[in-house]
Amino acid sequence: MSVAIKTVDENSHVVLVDGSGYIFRAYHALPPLTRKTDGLPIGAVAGFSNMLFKLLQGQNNESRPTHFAVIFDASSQTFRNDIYDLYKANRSEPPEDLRPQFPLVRDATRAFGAPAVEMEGFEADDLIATYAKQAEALGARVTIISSDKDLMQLVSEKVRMLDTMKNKDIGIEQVIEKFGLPPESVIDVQALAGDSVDNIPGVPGIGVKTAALLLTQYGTLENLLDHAEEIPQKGRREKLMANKEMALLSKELVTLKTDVDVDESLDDFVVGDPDVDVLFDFLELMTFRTLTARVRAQLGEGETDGLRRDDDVGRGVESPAEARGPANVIFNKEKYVCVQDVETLNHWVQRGLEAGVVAVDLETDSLDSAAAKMVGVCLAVADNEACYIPLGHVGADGGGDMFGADAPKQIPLNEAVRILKPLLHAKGVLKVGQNFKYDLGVFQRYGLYPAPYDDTMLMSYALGMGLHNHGMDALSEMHFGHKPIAFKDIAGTGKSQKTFDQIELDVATPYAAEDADVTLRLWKFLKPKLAAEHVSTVYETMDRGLPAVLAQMENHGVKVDRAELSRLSGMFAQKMAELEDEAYNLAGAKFNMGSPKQIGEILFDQMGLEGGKKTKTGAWQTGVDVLEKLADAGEALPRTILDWRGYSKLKSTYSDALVQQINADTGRVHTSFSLAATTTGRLSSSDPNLQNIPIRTEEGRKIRDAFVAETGHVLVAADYSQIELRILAHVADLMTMKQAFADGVDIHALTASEMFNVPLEEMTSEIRRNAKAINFGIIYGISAFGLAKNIDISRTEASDYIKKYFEKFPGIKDYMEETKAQAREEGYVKTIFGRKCHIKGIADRNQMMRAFAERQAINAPIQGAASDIMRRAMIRMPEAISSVEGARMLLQVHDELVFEVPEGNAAALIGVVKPTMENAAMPAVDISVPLVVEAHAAKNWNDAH
DNA sequence: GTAATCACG
DNA sequence: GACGTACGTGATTACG
Repeated sequence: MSVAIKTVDENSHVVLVDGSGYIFRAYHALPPLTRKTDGLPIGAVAGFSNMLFKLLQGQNNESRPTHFAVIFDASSQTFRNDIYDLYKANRSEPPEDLRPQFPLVRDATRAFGAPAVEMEGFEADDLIATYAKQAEALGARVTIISSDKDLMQLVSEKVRMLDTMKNKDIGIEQVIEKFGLPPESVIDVQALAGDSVDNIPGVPGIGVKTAALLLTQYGTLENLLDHAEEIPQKGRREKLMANKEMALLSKELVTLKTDVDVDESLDDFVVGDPDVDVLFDFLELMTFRTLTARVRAQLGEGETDGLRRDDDVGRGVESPAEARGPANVIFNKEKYVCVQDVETLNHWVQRGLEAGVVAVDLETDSLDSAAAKMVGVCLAVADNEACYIPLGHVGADGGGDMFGADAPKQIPLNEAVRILKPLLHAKGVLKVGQNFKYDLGVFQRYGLYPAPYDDTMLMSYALGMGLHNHGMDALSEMHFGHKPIAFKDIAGTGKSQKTFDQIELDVATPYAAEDADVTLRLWKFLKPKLAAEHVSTVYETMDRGLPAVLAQMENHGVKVDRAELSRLSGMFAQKMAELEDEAYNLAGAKFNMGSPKQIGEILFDQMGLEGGKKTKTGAWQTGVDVLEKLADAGEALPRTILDWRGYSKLKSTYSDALVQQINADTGRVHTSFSLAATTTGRLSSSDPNLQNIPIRTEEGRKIRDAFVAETGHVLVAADYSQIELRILAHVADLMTMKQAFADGVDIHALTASEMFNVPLEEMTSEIRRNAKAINFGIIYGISAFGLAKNIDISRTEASDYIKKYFEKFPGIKDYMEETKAQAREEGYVKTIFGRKCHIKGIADRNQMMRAFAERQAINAPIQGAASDIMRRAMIRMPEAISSVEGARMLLQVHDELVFEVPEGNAAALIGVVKPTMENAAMPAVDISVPLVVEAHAAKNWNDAH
């Protein structure tokens, strides 16, 4: 240990820790750890001790301190309360599990051999200010460990602040960033702007921005107040003149005392060696294993082996499903075979039939399943035993021969299909694919319907939803440590990227065969895990059957009215042009209406509108809620921009884009559904996304008019009514709500009636609307802030509503707490059908991350169960509608299915679709609330609602 | 490539 | 005494 420096001088580094401030932040930022011996809450103490240790070691990019002290608040009553009795009056009591940690933190400080300093009648900030000034006067360097903005007035060339939790260094520059002025003006800014946290009044209506502006012009607060009557802006002038006293009082409150008659001198803070016995006793008492190990390692005593790292705290639970695969995975690509003659192909088909399990992978010329042509087929029957059967490769273009070099020798496609068919259709041979929906879609168009099949992507999904994605490359690397050849490595990238039919066979074979090889190995690895993790039923009943169903839907596609969409595009373009002219007039300048950046600059910088907020990147926020507020306040431009955006969205995302997505061969639009993309079990749709076609506005619904049925046909839309709320009522056992669903009453009105004591007959739409928002909020894992923002009420009101809801619907609170507890203990939550949704970050050190994870945990079983029901319905649907001539399922939109059927058969279709959907949960789960499906038929999607 | 915005359930 | 917040998606556009 270092030789002690006796007195403070210009070589000293004085570190002053804002102990009280730190405790609160550590408490909120760290997981609620408890002492192993008796369950005493010690999260804040743990965080604090870790920080002390790091600081004394000279980490956080700081040199080791020569002088060190931790400063605490002695009591809540200080001289400031004498000046202003409301000072910090709005401060709430510290949480219950924090209170016992206050004395422990002082113990920790002493255990590390550091002075714990406090003084009756003064805040920690005043003591810090006093010591900092003393040290600065002696030429020493000072670091204040705090993020409290009240301390920023102390920052100087010599004095810096350090926020250890964010590792953020605060110097003069950062102070200017925050207050708009250097440290010496901070107290004046605070005096004007006030502070809701400390309940400093300030001057009402003046915030940090305005305060900085005024002080730039007038220098000091006193000068500003003296010249208040000269201020040109009426509002500011009057506010300042009326609140002079308040401003001066506020200044007094925010000014830190730098001349406290302190008991201990700076020299008492010299860093020395801690008493090892005391320190270890304390660490043991607290059961800090990791920190003990670290301290021991630092002091050179004993081993650290076998002890957990500190970073283990807060890491998600590792699922056994994600354990590494066999360590000795060897890929021998030399053994892959390129099959170019019938005899060899027959041989491989024979091997497949004998093996009983064969991995199948299809190579095509496009990622778009609905447009792709078959280029080759791969089979794998055992590790390293895989072949590639090229079927559609064209001549190599390497020779530059414009007539095309001769295509390589290949089995004619028809011939190959004929030979492969018995294998692909063999009931006794399991076909294994990765993302098999894609392959099935292409196969279907060649008259091939492989069955039975397994899909390794879906197996992985059932095992690890929410933990990672389920693409083959990721799975291979994760489980085998093997990185398959990447497509771009053989095909290049960008404009010059080749399609697979242009790849030479000696390059194509190892790439293609490897995919089948990997797929088969993944199957062997994942299959036993399904049972071990108790998700076999989930996979078998809700995942496995879907690829074939979705492949058919995608292949069939949906008809859109090209002429109608083009007409809409024209109309939208015209509206946009008109709004642009209007906007340029209002703004007095031309600008890019599509640029949020420019909009922000025009509205807030040039026009100087109030109410602007910055995003975390420092740009002005220009989202709907911001612009809507401005528009409500009577501004014309924001409304114009919003209208323009509406048309722009409709045109670029829908009317323009959909026309381009029409398949040239079928004349229809073919989306692609993802089965393993979401964390809850929902599907997603892309290229194009047909799950977000407008419906909420009249203009938007015009897009839906363009989704039409084939001549002589109609579209049938069937959707589950309130499915998520019904599931909530079931899982949380909400008696009132269950009864309401059983009786078929309006559920939002019922909620409103319960909460606001309004009889159903006297219900207004306003009250019902609020209740509806609360119902949704509950499903989303409600927060007072979120609810407040959504229905534009105060946070306090929102909290009251939530409290009321919990009272009126007992069961909700229990459901939430149980769900969160399961997420914490297992790392996942389960739907009533047994699907596991893994929740990342549920034990994160950061309280925001944790809160987010908790909301996810609450929502996932509800959204997930609704998805489960829909999946079950979809799997049964082909069989169910087979009795209705010409009926096709086209689309799924989470709680809605869309069908196309000959006009005369619409009623018959509805007759089978409705019960299939309504009974989809059976027999697995008998939901204690009826599921209700509404179905309508019409010529277009809009009218089918 | 990321961030902002906005369409849906 | 701090800091952002409802859950789940995908497409488009601007901008570095």
